[in-house]
Amino acid sequence: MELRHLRYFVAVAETGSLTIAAEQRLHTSQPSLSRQIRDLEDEVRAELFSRSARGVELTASGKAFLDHARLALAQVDAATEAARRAAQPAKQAFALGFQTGEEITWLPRAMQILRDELPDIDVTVSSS
Amino acid sequence: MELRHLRYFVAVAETGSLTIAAEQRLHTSQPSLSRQIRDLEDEVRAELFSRSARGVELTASGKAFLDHARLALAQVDAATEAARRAAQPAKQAFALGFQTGEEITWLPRAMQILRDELPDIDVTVSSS
DNA sequence: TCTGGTTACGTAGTCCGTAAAGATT
DNA sequence: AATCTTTACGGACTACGTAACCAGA
Repeated sequence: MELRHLRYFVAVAETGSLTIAAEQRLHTSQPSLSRQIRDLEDEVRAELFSRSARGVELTASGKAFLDHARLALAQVDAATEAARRAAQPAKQAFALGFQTGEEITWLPRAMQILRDELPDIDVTVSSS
Repeated sequence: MELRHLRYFVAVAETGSLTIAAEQRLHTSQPSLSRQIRDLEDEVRAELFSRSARGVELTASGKAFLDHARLALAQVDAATEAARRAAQPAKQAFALGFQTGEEITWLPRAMQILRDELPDIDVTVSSS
């Protein structure tokens, strides 16, 4: 499993369509995306989407995976930001929390805003 | 950036040596590992290690990156576990916390133990 | 001079895009 | 019949391994 799989998965989950996610968000071909999602499901050993002629829909496993996948991607961004900021000694740390099960689409954006507004603070993620 | 970069980085950070990490932990060649670490540093735009004739040592940026990288990898594991467990409805959720700056080498192992002992509980990570 | 990291280069694995097929409404 | 996903296949990118080179103690 690579971060590419997580990025692809989140895009498909948010659009509900392989075609739309591939063309409008990932700028890749739809068959390639289909294969990557299948590979991810094989590795996780769980069906993450249920397919239909109208698109794809998250399964219970997919919903569970989505929350963690978003957190993982946010954590990677946090890693990069923290490393870049470490040159200038950070003054304070700040943790952004959320409740499992809630919609956390806003989380990456919230982290971005906080970092822009408070460049000296080390903003990280916290699940509970 | 891909998860491979994070896995490689953590292995090098923990062994303090490209050679040992490559041969004993990653089972890859040392030059290939050197290149991947360099690529990671290029993408993060920060020096993560200081090289010497005795091995490599984490810089301040590297230390900051390490905590977040471990968290991200743990979160990916949590994603897989949560997806697999979602077939059987989870009963309770449990968050494992830590303090930034402390050593969190134990965290992945602690999560594994808790999951083995409490298979019905959804164990996640929490930084603060 | 020995240990450890870097550079060079050819190979192989795999990700991607195009084309065709399958399935469901 | 139209829409969306899957399968098939050829090309291109890149990660890997081997070999040679470089630097510090």
